[in-house]
Amino acid sequence: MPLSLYNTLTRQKEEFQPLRPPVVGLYLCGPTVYNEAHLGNARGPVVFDVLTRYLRYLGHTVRYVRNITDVGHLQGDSDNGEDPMAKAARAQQLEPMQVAQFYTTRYRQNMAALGCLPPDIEPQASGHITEQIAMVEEILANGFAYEVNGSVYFDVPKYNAEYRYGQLSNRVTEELLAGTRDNLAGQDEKRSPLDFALWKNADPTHLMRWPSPWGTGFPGWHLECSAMSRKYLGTEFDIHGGGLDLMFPHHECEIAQSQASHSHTAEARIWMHNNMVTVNGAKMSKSLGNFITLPDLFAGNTLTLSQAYSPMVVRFFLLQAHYRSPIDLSDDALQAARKGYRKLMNGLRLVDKLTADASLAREAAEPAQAAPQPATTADHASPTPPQSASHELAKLTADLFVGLNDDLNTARSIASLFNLLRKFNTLASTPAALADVPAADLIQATAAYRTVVTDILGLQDEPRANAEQLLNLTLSFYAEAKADKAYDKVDLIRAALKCQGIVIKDTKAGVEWAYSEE
RNA sequence: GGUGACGUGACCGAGUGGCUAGGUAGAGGUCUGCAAAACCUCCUACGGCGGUUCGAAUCCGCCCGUCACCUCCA
Repeated sequence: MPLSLYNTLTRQKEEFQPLRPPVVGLYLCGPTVYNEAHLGNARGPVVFDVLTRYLRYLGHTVRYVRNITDVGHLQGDSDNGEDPMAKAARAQQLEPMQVAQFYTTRYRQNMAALGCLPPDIEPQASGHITEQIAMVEEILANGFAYEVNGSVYFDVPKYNAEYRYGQLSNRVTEELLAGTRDNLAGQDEKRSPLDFALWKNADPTHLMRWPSPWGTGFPGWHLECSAMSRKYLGTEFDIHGGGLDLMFPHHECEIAQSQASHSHTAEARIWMHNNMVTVNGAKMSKSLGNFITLPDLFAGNTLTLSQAYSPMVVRFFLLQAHYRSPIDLSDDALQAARKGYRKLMNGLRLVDKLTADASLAREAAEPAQAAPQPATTADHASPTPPQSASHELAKLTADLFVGLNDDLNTARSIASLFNLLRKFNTLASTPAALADVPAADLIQATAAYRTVVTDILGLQDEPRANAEQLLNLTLSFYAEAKADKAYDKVDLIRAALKCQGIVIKDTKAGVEWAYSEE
């Protein structure tokens, strides 16, 4: 069964076919770096990290682009709204780029902690002013934009007459007009309230500004993604991702810009939108103030949660729901996620053991069994013919990918992992049943488990044991053995620790340890 | 007001008209020096009212409730 993905543009699941095999272009709207990322901000990156990992597993060469928005944009098209980056910079007496750099670094750390592979290209909006200006010029040349007082606006009604504005979010311009507020400042420059800024004239107090053909200013909010995705992925690429809240107006405007420029495409073939993280049913957001930053979540600095939750637990929590469903945050849900996560991790160790045992068994069996056993066909006498266990394993293994292929349903895939793990546990505790499973089949199943857990879902073991304490425990056994003159044990412990690069030192004060200097 | 989602057992959360989702919690059991893990069994739910169908959590209608977007937002 091939991979199918839900395309917001067509409102249906579509079988995934790369535009230019084997390369797959993937663009994800990245963060605006003026504050700490919260849990809601993490969902998209985690989801699209899994998508990237899975596409690579399937053999595609993914070029994953995730931008950094470090250009100050006004809030909305209003002049009284303040550029958040400039605001943060003023408040902290910093150069705006210092603020951007600081939070960019933090963002990367948080994403790495969550097990997200770094994007292949992480373009910064501030580094692509030239490309953005060029795109504005194209749109102007094509007649879909106009200049007023050093600002350039996208002419939505004109564009709508030729293309269709609202094709992604299923909106109609007349209805949008009916719902438009007309009391916003700066609206007088626009011919239509629906028009949006491609380039904004900057007053001298604005901290982030660049020269342009229309005077000093800064690019419109939607422009960078259109310009940078085109630069690195081409005029039409495979997948564009982002949060559901970006569908309108951000992605809608991106499409309009790309259509109206020299691209003349909807930018991406497939538009994918992840749903929101909610708290008590309400969306986690900056404006509502109900957000929990990732560092606070990892450290347990929250009022609503009873304790800290590690990055991998959080990742598992996010993947336990399908990406298009909202996921509600609660202490109970995180507790449950943590136990489930640890169960999967224990499974990883069991899988290693089973694999090792099976490999030994296969080596032992191979010389003896030169001729393979003939397959018993529909054996009526035996209720559990030998190949039934293999067959069951094969089905459970195939199930892992059924969920992933169905619009990246990680929830289903995780359920399948638990089913497979139960089988492993049963086999591990029932030697007779284990003996019935051909080693090759078992190895295949364990490899699939490991691959899905670590390579595709990106879940890594987080060691919780304290190495120093474990070492001290070992040293106490050492001291005990030494007191008992049980020198065979003493030598054993010494040798084992030496393998770890640690030497035991018997001093007058007691037993101590040091790193081996060899 | 417009657009689009969603309401599943104690909690979280999948569900392609008929076939056990899964995790967590709870109860009982197996195993066990203790404990844990694991395994087995149980608790078998789909907002309400109608309709279509041999059969609906799944399709249709109405109602109730919740949410998101329409303003920066993942």
